[in-house]
Amino acid sequence: MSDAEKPTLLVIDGHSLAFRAFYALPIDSFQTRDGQHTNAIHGFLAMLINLLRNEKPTHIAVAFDISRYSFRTREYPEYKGTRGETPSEFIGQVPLLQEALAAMSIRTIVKEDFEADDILATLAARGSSEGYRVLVVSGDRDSIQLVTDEVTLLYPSVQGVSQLKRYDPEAVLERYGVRPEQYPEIAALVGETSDNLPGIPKVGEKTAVKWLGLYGSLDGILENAESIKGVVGQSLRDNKENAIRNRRLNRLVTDVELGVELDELEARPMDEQAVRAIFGRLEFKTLLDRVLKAAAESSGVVNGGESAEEAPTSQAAPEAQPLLDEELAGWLKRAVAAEPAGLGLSFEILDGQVIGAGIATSTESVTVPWQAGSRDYEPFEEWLASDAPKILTDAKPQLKAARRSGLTVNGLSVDPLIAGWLVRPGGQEKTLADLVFRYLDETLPVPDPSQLVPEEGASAGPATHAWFSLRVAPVVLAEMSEGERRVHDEIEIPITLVLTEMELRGVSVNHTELAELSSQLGERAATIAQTAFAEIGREVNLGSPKQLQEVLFDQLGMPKTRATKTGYSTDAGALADLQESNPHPFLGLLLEHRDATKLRQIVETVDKSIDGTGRVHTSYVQVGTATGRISSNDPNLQNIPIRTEEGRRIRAAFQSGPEYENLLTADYSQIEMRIMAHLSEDPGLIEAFNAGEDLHRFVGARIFGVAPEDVSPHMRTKVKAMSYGLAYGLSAFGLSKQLRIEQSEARQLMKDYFERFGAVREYLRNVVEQAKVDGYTETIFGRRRPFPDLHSPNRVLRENAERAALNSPIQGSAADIIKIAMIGIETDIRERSLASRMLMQVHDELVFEVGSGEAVVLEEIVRTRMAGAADLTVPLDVQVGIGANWDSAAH
DNA sequence: GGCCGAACGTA
DNA sequence: CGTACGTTCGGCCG
Repeated sequence: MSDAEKPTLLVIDGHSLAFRAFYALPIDSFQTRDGQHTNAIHGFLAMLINLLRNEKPTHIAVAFDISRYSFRTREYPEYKGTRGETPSEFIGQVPLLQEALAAMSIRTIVKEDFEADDILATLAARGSSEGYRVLVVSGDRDSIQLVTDEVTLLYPSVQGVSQLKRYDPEAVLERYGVRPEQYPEIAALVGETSDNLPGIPKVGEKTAVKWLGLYGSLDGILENAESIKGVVGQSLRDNKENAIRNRRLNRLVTDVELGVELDELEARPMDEQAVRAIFGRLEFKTLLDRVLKAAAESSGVVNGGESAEEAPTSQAAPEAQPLLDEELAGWLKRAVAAEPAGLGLSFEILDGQVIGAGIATSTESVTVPWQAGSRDYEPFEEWLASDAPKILTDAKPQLKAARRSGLTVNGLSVDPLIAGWLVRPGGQEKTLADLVFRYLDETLPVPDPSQLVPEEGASAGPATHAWFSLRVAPVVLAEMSEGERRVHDEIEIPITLVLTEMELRGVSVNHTELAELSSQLGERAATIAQTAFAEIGREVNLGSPKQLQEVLFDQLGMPKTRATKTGYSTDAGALADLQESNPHPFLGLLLEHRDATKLRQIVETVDKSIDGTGRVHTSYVQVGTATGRISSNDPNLQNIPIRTEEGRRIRAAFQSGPEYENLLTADYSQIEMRIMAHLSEDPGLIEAFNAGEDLHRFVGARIFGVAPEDVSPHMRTKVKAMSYGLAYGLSAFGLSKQLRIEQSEARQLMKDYFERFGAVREYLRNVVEQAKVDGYTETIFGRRRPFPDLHSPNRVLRENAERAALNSPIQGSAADIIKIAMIGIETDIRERSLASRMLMQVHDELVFEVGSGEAVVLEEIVRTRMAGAADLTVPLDVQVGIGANWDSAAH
């Protein structure tokens, strides 16, 4: 009997998987109206439905622990003794899960005095001997011992229960370095903290595997204990009883009397009424659809499999044909005509270069192997360069590869990843597979796991990606408002192309200067550390908050600071407070040390990322923020220091490259306050900006009732903090803390502020009110961000959501504005064929390389496009500077 | 090896 | 008890 013909027995450890799901899913997102938590049930059932669909088991059982006591706790009362109380939110979910399983006609099995693992072991043993293919799903490592040629373990990954890792004997060997049946011997030596089974101290997985290799078995190791040298050998001799006990306890029982025959586990039709009832009670709407769909499918298969051709889920992409030349030209012509909304496209990339592509219509797909220079690909290259609409998921890295390979791509019309982000900007969908799952309710085919070495070409394939991109696009677009669709079409898609170029360009960074700075900072940190150690009479790791706490609160007897989850805070603010109440040289030295090491760390990171041509290429993440901003990583160029002298030396290492005469930097001044003035229509604030005077001076004069020239630096600082804080939902408490003034003074300051600028308060209040009604906030350009927590009964959650909600239209509108400016600038520069080019974006600042003799024209373009990016009731002021490096340009 | 929290850099 | 990020480190192992 071949594997395909064998019946498949699926056995699941209900308790461990439900518990995994409980920790993997946010507890607050899964709650019924009457407050019953359901995250564990939801996670478990979602996983189960996937398994039913993908594995098509013929027989199923779910095993549960009946209590935390078993024959093992009788033998060793401390077993699992370290496990804390079961969280109250988890309690109550198990019986409901069992009810749901019953409605789905899935047998649950419990056995007094045994653990679920033993039930799995028994079923696995019986299944293999009776000719089944067995799939064991468990989150307990002890289950590894069950793996054989017939028994495969599906183990939840750390990300959550929906991702199951397959362990066959080879996979176990690869991961743990031993055969499955040897795993318990490893575990016995190492011990299992979560089960309160101490092992041999100093012996970890590495040592245990080595010993097993040397002596063959645990018995062999114990027999040779005398000949093992060193402290580990002694540790083994002293603690061998632990290993022997652990091995006794982790051996799973394979002959539990279950009172169930395997025949009785055969998959049966679900009780649809019961399923609807229990899923209704759990308020699982999409899950109900999925489970009913899965039920319909499996019954279709049982009834003869005639529906297979149009199976709606895990639908395979149409067989992709490799095409070239005239054939390809003909296909493309037909395809373009058939799909006016665009064709799906996905590039296959190796080492940053294009090696092929997949193109799809809704019914067909083709692959195009590609190499530069061959005339076979002309029709393909022409189509790529044409304005014919193209749908690419996560386009930017693919466009980068295309550019590197000398391909021109025009006509990007939809990036479903971006569309998905616009619909759910805080969402989890980071890949095409995520989108397919959420919006099509299907599973993107994954590379064949049986393939020994997952070769580059063994992925689902570009044709499949192209086809799924094409199909998912309209579903995501349908979820968008008109405003969001405009943001997608007019801002996000064009900015993708701009960011692609910026990333490829990189920025020139002077390695020599960074190396010099790094060594100076290193020396300084070392000197400070030595002085600090002398102060306290011992050496500690100054980078360890834990060790610092010992020094500060135990040794030096300082008063406790703000509590953190792991103790007491040692952050800069807390240290400053301590310095005031308990002055001590150590505190200042610690702060200086932090400063030096932090700067050095940034210097090192940037330095390490300089490429062979002396340039640093960051990656901009277009879908990384909830507000619409772009983020930067590898390395992050949006947090390069500026406030201190040393910090500015880092910026000074960012320079114009050869062939360019300078760097030009342009930033919006007070853009968020200007947006606030526009949105609130506050006459005072609008006047402040139109007066063209220093904003904080103007506002200070109004608040303190003095002439602008009489606003003292002190007053200005307070007003500035107040103004900036406003857009973040700052409280009197926070303001007092930041300015180190009394709360009463802070409250008075806020009162005076709002008396003069009352419309600002009105506006901020209104944003939150409106968001509560709509469920989302919106930027000037229609970008939305949902806020489900505004109605949360949890005060912390609710107030956090309120502050984020009042900030989002402001921060988000600023993000929209600079993106619009960037698109315009890039267009103008290209139109005028300038050598100058845009390199970096830091939220409200842009940095350019100035081509020879182009400073004036570039500045004109930049100013015009930035100031003209939005039509607000106040002007958008742009500051421009030019210099040899990023620091000098900023002055 | 991987995850989390603390800390801290930017706008 | 101020929004939005990314990186690094130490410490720990749901």
